[in-house]
Amino acid sequence: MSTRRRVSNLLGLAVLGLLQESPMHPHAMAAAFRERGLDSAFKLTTGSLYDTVNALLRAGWISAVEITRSGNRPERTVYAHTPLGRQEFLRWLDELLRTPAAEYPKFLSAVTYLGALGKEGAAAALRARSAALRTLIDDARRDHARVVDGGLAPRLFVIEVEYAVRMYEAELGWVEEIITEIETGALEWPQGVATEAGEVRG
Amino acid sequence: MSTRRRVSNLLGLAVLGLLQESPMHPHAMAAAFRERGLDSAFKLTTGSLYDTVNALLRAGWISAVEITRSGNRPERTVYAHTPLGRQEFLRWLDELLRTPAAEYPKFLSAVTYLGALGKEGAAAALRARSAALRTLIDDARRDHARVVDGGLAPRLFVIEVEYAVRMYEAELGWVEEIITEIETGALEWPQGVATEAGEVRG
DNA sequence: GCCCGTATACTCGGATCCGAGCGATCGGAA
DNA sequence: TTCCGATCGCTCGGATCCGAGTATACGGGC
Repeated sequence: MSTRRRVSNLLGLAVLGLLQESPMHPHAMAAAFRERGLDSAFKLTTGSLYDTVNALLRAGWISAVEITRSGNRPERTVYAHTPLGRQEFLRWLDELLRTPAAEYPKFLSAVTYLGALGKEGAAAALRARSAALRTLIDDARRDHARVVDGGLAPRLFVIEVEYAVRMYEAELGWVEEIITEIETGALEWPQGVATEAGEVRG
Repeated sequence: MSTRRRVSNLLGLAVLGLLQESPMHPHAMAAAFRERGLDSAFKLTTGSLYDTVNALLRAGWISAVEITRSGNRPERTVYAHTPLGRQEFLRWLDELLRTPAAEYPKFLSAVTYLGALGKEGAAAALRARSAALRTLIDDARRDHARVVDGGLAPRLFVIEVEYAVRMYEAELGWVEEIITEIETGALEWPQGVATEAGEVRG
C-alpha cells in the first residue's frame, strides 16, 4: 500500500514546522525548540537533529539558503522550507491526526507482565507510579495555567498540554483502580504467577 | 545517575518473559508471541528479535542451551534464561511500572501543530480519528470479552487490553471535545494560523 | 591580562533497528 | 510424481538514532 515515509523521524515534522515561520540553522532550531517547550512533544537530540535535517534535504522538503560564518566558528547553514516541504508538512500532519498509529508505550508492555511481580510487588510499583503521575499532572497543569492565564500565548498553541494531561489522568485513574482491585482481591491472581518476596528491589 | 540499560529494546522484556516458562529458539518465540497476541504490546520484527536475543546473550541474561537441527534446515539455537536474567526481568518490570517514562506519541507531536491545518482541516482530521478510535475500541473490547467470558484465560493475563482500551477512550473523549470546541468556536483560532483550503488532501 | 564557565555549532562512530531476502522443508493437489 | 505455496529459521546491509566529543568565541571576575 502506501510506501514508507521518506522521512520518518517526527523531529522532521517539528523542523518543517519551525521553518514555516522563517529560515533557520539547526542550532537555532534547537534553541527555538527548547524555548517553546516543544521538547516535551518531540524528542530532541543534537545528533538526530542534524540527521533529520539532512534527510529533509535529500527529500527536497527543505533547502540550504545560505552559509554564514561569524568569526572562526563553525559554519552555519541556514535552511528554508521548499514549496514541496510546506505541502508535505500539512499532508504529514493531516495523516498523523487522522490515523491512530500502533505505538508501543513502555507501560503497556510492562503491564502485560504485571502478574510476574506478585500481588504485593505489583501493588507497590503501581503506588509509586500513581504518585509520580500526580506530580507530572500538577506540573503540567501549572505550566499550562501560567501560559494561558498570563496571556503569554493563545490556548491553541498549548493545546497539546491539555491532551497530555488528559492522558496522564486516564492512566492515573486506571492505575488507582487496579491498585484497589489488587488490595480488595477483586483482581484474581492465579496460582504460580508470583514471585518470591524481596526478589526485586535488591 | 543510573547507567543506561544494557538492553534497551522492550522486546528483550518479552523474550525474558517467554523464557521464564521454558527454553525456546527465536523462531518459536516469534510464533508464541503472535499466538498470544503479545504483538499488540511489543513491536516484533524478525531482525530486531535476533538482535535482541544477541544483546541478552551478551548481557548474560540468557544462555544458549543447545543447538539442534532437523534435516537440512538452518540450525536452531535454543535459549534459556539465566538466574541473572530472571532477576533482571523482575527488576526491569518493576522499574517500568513504577516510573513514568517520557514518551513521544505521534499524536501528541501532531497536536502541537493542530493550528496549521486551519479550523476546517483540523476538525475534519479529528473526525476521521474519532471514527477510527471507535473501531479500535470495539475490536479490543470484543477480543477481551471473548477471552475472559469464554474462560480462555484469567483476566490478569489480558489486563493490558483493559489499559489500552481505557487510554483509547480517554483520547476519544478529548478528540470529541476538541471537535465540538472547534465547531462552536469555543476554541479560538488566532489570525494567520490557517491554511488555504484544499491544500492538504491532494 | 588571564582564567574559567557558558554558549555556539557541528561531527563522528558505534549501537540499534528493521524488512527484504534466502535456502531449505513440508503438505497437498493435479 | 511433481509442482507450488506455506512454513521454517535465520542473515544481511542499509537506515536511523544518539550522546559524547571537538573546537571556537564570549563575558565577567579577580
